[in-house]
Amino acid sequence: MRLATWNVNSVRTRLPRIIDVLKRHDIDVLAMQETKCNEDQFPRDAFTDAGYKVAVSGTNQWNGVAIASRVGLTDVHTLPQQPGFSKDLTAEQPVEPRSIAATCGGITVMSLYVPNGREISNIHFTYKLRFLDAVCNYAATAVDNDPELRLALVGDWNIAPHDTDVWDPQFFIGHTHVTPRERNALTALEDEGFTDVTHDSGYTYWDYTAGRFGQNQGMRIDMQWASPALADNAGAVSVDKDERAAKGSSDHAPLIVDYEL
DNA sequence: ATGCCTTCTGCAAGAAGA
Repeated sequence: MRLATWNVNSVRTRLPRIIDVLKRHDIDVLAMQETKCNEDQFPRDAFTDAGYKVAVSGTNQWNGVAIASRVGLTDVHTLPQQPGFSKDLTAEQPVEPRSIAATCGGITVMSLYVPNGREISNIHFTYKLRFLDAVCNYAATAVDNDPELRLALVGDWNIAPHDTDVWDPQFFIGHTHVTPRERNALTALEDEGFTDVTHDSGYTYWDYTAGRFGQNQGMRIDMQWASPALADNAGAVSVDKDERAAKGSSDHAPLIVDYEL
């Protein structure tokens, strides 16, 4: 089964490109992040016409996640115990649309858009760490209940696991995405037996500004993490850099993995 | 060392991204 994850940076703006990527790469399941629309605005028909079922979570112009599958889509759910967030600590803390999961072709796929964190001193950063805790708890509980579960946690993690995953480690000193606390959250997933099957993918994101893509100044922040029962089935991994190079692209590239089931 | 881009909302410029 061919599973791709892609922060599309607006599903409506990117729609023709997304449908083209599905066809060009013969993708079975696509996990999307930053769809940037509510559920009524989501262009379901275009996916249906292309032969895919969709599961969608979105509330407004921010965040938003979805899964498109042509190999079945059942047991749709979101991340349990997902923390909420508001800039105003005294206000209600709404749970944002940053997770959606479904069983597709024998794999439970969860599409994740991990909070950015903004700055280390910002409360968004502690929100990010709490969100990652919830992901780890979900992963641990899921494989504890069923060690044979094929679970793929995929998406935009907003963490570069190693210094080799950013174009210039010096540039990021004092910033989010590279701190030990963020990286430890991924180590905790490893401790639960999960594997980053995309660890050798190369960069998946290049900032729109400063001509970063042309200079290959990117980051590896999109990943596919596989449960113990799934990791050995992971095969070829690729990043569609041509898609990132195209006019009108997202700032993230599709990250594609073949699983032999 | 952000706002050099890009998106959204909504009509101007601010929020957000990493």
